[in-house]
Amino acid sequence: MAEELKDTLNLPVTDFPMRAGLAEREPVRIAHWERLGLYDAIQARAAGKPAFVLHDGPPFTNGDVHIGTALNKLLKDAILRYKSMRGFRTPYVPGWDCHGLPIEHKVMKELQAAKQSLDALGVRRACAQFSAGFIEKQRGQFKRLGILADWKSEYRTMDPAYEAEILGGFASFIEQGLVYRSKKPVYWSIPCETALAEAEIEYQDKRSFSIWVAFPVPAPAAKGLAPAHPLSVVIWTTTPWTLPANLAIAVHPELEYVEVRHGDRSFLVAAALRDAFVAACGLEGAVDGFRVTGRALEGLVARHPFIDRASPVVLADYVTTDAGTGCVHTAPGHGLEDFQTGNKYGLEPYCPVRNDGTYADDGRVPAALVGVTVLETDGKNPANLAVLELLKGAGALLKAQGFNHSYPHCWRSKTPVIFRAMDQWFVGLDRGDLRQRALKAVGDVQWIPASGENRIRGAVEGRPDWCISRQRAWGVPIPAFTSPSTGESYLDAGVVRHVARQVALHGGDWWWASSVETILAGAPVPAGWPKDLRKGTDTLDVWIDSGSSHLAVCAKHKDLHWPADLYLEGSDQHRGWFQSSLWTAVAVKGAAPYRAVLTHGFVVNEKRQKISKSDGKPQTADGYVKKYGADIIRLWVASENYQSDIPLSDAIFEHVSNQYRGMRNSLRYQLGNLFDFDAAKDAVPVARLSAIDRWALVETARLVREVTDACERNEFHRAAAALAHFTTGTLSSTYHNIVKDRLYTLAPADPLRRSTQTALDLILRAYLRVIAPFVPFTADEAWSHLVAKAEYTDAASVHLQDWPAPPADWEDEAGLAAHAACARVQALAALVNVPLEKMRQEKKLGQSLEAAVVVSGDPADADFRLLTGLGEALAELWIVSAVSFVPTPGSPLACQVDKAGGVRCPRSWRWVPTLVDAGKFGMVSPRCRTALLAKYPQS
RNA sequence: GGUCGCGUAGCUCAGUUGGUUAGAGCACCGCCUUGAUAAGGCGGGGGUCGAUGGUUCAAGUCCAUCCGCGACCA
Repeated sequence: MAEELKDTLNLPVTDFPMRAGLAEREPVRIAHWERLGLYDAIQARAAGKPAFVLHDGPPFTNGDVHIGTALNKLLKDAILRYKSMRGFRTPYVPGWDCHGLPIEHKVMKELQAAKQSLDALGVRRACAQFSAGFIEKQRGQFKRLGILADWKSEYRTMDPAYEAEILGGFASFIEQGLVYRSKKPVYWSIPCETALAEAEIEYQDKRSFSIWVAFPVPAPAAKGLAPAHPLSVVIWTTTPWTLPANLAIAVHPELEYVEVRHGDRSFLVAAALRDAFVAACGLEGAVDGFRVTGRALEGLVARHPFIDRASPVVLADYVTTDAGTGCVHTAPGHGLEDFQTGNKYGLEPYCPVRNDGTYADDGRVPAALVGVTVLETDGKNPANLAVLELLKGAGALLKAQGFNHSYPHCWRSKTPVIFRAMDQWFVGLDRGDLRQRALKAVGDVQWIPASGENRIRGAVEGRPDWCISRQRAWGVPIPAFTSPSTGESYLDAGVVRHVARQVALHGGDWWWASSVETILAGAPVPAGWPKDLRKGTDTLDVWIDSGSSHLAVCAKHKDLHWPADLYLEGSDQHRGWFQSSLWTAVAVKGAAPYRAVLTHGFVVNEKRQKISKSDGKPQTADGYVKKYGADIIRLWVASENYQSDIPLSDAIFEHVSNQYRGMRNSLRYQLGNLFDFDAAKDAVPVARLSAIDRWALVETARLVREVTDACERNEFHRAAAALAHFTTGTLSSTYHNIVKDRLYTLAPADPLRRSTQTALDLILRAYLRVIAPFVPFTADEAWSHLVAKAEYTDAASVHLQDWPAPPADWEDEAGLAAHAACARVQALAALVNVPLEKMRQEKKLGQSLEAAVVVSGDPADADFRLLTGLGEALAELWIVSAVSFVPTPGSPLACQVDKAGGVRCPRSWRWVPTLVDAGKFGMVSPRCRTALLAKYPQS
């Protein structure tokens, strides 16, 4: 009997499964999209529309897709899907960064392990293969995340055409006189045997020696100084190994220096640091002697403590009294400031350290040091120890102690880098007003968040000349030549352009494979070049590679335009790609390559620490996809405020999964309750919808506005929060809960039921479109069930829909009035729910339908009038069986909750005064009998 | 050390131009439901809004200092 009555209800019907099974089912939908050509269909739909060009920063092709890289690509994908639905053409050409040290490093290791050794060309081919392998892997992993892109047009920095563009840009640099060759200190990685770019440096804490060293002054009288004892200038340094390259001592011209007498020696230090010096070196009982300003010391000649060489005193403004002695050990071959000071005083950038980090036998380095390495291993630095021995032997070491500081390290080998002068190619950033033009271009760009402008500005202002040569094989060749007889270097824009044309045809390997004669055949060789040329072996800094992408991609691809509308990368790229792209764009095109730049923070773990790519435990996107599915990761990306750190942990994914389940369940409810609804035949005009349905439409309109607003501001976490609130609060616990009774128990075509179905249909169509950019798999699946009652359909995709724009009549006067009334009733529901819950705890009743409510209040009270005005409809909104009203002038609004009287209808479960006979269905409530008669006219 | 950002319930976050007893979701506890059911509903506990001063009739919200965390830079 009961079962029979249950069968007379209009229970939801849908094949849309409650369990998502994302990890297993998403790949099937990807295949479905590929079969449909979804990316092309989206582009075709927007043909003729204005383009929104998001230019993809190329990920490095040396491993699986990291969760941070996934986050970046997913943000891009969500933005593009949104923009596309908003009516923009959204061509998206993804790219790959192929060249560079990390790949060469790995390949060399593999070759070593296989006991193979290859020439440069062989190494290059192995690297190309390595890179290509990871492009395949990463592309698959990106597709698995649901990234839509023009994969067949993807760019690779190792493609011949791309390499030719790099060289074309480089030729333009040369033409403008920006490129020069100089011996200059650069960051040098000893294990990698190459110069490093700033972006390849990371700072780590390191324990070094800090030492005080006396440089004897044989003839102080020459500068009018009259020390009490033999005089020494005292320097302080944390890099003892650079002492063999000491050529001078710098003092500040404005600082005061003082003679410190102790025992039978006199020391010269800055007066401000005198006490610190005495304390550090344990010179108890020291007495001060003469005082002198730094300027007067210029030209005073000190002697190197263990090499027979003068070390003159020079002046420099950067000398401070923060630490040390105010007398700065100066080695022009080992520091940028030292180098600049050396330039001023005609000192050579002397660097006795070879590529492998060992001291050279150049006739000047003491025999005890030749061949000793300056590379620190396990905290032991052989060169430092050897230098300390020499200093002790010379009686020059006043004090040595440990010193903790943050020190630059090579990002690959994790070893401390050294500053080392060597011949390199540079881009002169102050030549041709380049820096000023770059700064001006920065001002023309919209930086999101605005603080990004300061970061790039700081980077551009402070950046020293760009060292662009690398002593590596895996990169774009620098088409320079040297004359073995003179050592002179030759670089010419015309020749570079010629090489670029050949590289476009044959690839970069052509440079390595060809003889100088072949290379120069047909090239416009400048008249002054000698005959005995040898080709250079350096390659270009990879930041030139990726920094040329706007030239090779945006300016070339027919669907795109230059400048790009948006660059979107992690905030570390202010120093990296945003900057390198800016320099190349300003130099070649005279303007910034982007109209706007959006940055995001880094993925951090539960302890708020950065999850780094080069850390031991790789956090691959694939690992999370397999565990949770792409839509969960995408929902996580959308939920987090990416402008600061983005926390990630299993607990957070659990949370996101819960939210997703709620979303999915609401979709299932709506789809299930639309099983017998055909909008064309059954829809009720908005003006005639019931109050609660109008309330829901107003809520939906507000949701759409909120999400749209958040998306326009790129604040997706606000959109996600609004969606979550709407899903659980507006839909599940309120609307769906209230409307269940009418959907299930009324006759199928009852106007009230059709009213709610109309609203559900409208809400679902809007809801699915606003979630589509964030959970494209689920939105597409539900859309298919909605429009085709099938898991897949070739006819339609939510991703080919316009962004929703709720019609004005949803929020007309009547709609807003209904909304206000329902909202107030919801706010007052606690008056019923609290006593009702108390009775429930006392086991006096179970479901709220077992309750009857008596509302009392002052007839003049606005709330009381609102509730009485609703009459019978109030029972539905509060989900109780009956509501009655007792006007009590002067009393506040109150609700008396009692167990409902009468009998329970076995069909609707509502309590009514009496049941009526419904023939073969037995005794039911009058309303149920009406429904049954309508649904089964025969009986 | 410098610059910037952050610090609100166990977790993720809202808190508009300073203004009623600081909110939401999830998690937790209790109850209900078993006709959204590997679902749903109701109720509840839980926060001295990083700390300390200050401005104000009134401060999570403004100012100062400090502490902690992070990023970038040196």
